[in-house]
Amino acid sequence: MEKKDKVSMAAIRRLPKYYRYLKDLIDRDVEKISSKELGDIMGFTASQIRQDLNNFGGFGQQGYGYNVKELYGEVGKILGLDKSYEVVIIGAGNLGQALSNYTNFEKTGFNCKAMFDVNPRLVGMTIRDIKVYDFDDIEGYLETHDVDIAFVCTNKESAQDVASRISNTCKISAIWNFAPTDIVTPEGIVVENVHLIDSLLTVAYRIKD
Amino acid sequence: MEKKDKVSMAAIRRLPKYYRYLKDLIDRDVEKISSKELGDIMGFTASQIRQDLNNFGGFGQQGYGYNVKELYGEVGKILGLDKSYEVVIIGAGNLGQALSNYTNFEKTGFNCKAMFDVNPRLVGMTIRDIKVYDFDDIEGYLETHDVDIAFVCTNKESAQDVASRISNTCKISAIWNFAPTDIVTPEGIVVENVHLIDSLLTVAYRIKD
DNA sequence: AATTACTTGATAAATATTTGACAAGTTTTT
DNA sequence: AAAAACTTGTCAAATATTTATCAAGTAATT
Repeated sequence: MEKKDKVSMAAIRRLPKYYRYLKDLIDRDVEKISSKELGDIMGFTASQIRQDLNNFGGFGQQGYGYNVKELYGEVGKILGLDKSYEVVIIGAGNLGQALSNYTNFEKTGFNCKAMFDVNPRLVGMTIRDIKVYDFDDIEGYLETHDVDIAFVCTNKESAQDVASRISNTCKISAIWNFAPTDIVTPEGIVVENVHLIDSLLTVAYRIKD
Repeated sequence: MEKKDKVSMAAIRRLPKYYRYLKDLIDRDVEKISSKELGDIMGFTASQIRQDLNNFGGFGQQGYGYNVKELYGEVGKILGLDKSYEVVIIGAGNLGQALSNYTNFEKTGFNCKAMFDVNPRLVGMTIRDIKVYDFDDIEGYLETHDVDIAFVCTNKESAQDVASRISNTCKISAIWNFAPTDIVTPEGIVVENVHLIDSLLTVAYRIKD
């Protein structure tokens, strides 16, 4: 799957949306769909749908369209969902707990096995079957467990330190960061900074008629 | 501020990032900054910085650069942060509670005054000074309180129903939706669908070296 | 079996976005 | 006071992204 170089980031960011809508179609027992129909549902042009999908292969058939189940599987594979991912959550506050409970993630193959926090009142607790460990034990944990992704749910001040510490073990592939700062990681470790406030601020902007 | 029509969505979505970085500069007592310096910090080209800001006005000065405090204020005004917003949260589960506690939102002028849920075990509780009301009382509440934005933190199944009900009162300006489905609202009501899973799936994609 | 209606994948055209270049103005240095 | 060093805002060029078009293939209809 080394087409990545050519595929635009814009197209890649649309893939999860395809995945969601295709799942809905499966749940509604829709067997096949044309780019026109899918575009109408998703708010894209038929042309864009075809262009996007053809970045990764010719999944459709002339005169027929796309087989929903098959396309769903293909998009899943493209996204890397043909394997599952081991996850730890750093920061067991409200957001960390919320993410740990999000069944959607687990259904998609992201399994949270442990949480970490510096707060002694949280350490030792078990939240929905997930243990909260002392953050100081993080290196040991990462050495003995295969963890793919760390969800960072700390405050702004700790986030980069946390990221640096877990990056140093190099047992981790990616950091999904919710702290309101842009984390940087060494080359080779994927980082996705989620800024909820940014999203909210665009709402404020758009409210002004 | 009727330039909106011309300004690209891409540029608008960058505004909150400017706002964050400018705040950091203020906190570090940086008085002025050039587009070159700001670009280096933010990972943009100097040209883009100037182009972005000039969508809204000429805030800089030749030979000097931009005054950080002034620019921060201007970007804030552009985003609509010269006023504050009243918020209610629909769905008092983990995510709803997490959002209600997010001090960052409050500092930026988004004040949560009430939460709503259908779960009788949650209704009547007070979480961090915020009362949880029965969702059936939502219309009455909206009639008697000026609410600008509803954070929807329900499950996928209820989200559109919730959105429709609160859209009907028409007392609300926007919906910020965290349920894993794309909510649609009547013309005039802003909706921002946040799909955390989409963000996570792009991480999975990028992990595959 | 032939015709008509669909629909893809590919290519070209049209848009949109980003980057580069530079005149003009400001600040600092000599 | 003049020269040198910066830096903006604007416009043009270069890229990137999206949309339209169409030949070619498939399915349904007559």
